[in-house]
Amino acid sequence: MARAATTTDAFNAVAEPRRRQILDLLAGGERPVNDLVAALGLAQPQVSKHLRVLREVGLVEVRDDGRQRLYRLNATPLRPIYDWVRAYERAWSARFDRLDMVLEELKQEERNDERDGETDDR
Amino acid sequence: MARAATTTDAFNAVAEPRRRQILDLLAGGERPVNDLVAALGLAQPQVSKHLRVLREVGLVEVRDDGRQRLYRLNATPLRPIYDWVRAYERAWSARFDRLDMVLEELKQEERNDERDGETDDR
DNA sequence: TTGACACATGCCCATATGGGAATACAATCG
DNA sequence: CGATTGTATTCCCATATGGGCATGTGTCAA
Repeated sequence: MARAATTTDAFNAVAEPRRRQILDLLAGGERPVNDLVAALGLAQPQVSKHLRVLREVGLVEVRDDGRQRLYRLNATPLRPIYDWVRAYERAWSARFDRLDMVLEELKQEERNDERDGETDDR
Repeated sequence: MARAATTTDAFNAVAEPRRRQILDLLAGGERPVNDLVAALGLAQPQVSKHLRVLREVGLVEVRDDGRQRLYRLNATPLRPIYDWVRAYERAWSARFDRLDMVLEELKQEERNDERDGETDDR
């Protein structure tokens, strides 16, 4: 199997920076494609393609207006992402854990130094 | 250009469900690879590969313990994701917007019905 | 009708994925 | 030492990406 399609879910769709930018722009309100093209400095076809992906995961919705197509944001599919990351909020703000980790690392380094001289992973 | 590497940033790394699972498991504490292999029901090499990606974006850290390698979570790189999605929190909880959208859609459908009979996009 | 404008799609290509399978490496055991 | 256990790396492959570019489609104007 290859990598999951970008249209699989919001996680995949939003992994692409340009698509995040598009959503950010749409957060300001409904916009026609050309507006986005101008704002993104991307070629029109690519923008349309990104919009397609976003549409397929439900992150944007379209509305016809004359010869324009007005895209609007629908943030709902972002919820799973939010819910998932939010659970980690404590983890990165927890400096206590950090302390434990530092202590363990020191202990580990000592042990390595006893055996050999410097391992330097990564 | 092809799709951005999974190791580009946390957004890309975390787009893969298995990697999210791994992080979820590590949230419970440090674990050796085989533990994860068992928990995930995946082959060991694939787990190691996923761990590599996570390591490269800084989401996990390793520590040698005898012949095992203990992986631990480092949630910090998740922050950008959190910060980005959080901005949309209001968007999906805002039912007012919904109302506007529904109204506009109705208006639009009427207009379409006048012109032709049913377009049914998507 | 023709033409211009706003978008969407199709095609080509380099790239990297994630899984499977085999193998390399490291540390410990006997 | 050789054997075994715990992980990492390599190779193979089907798949889909995202950008560039050309073209199709729909709408409005003259």
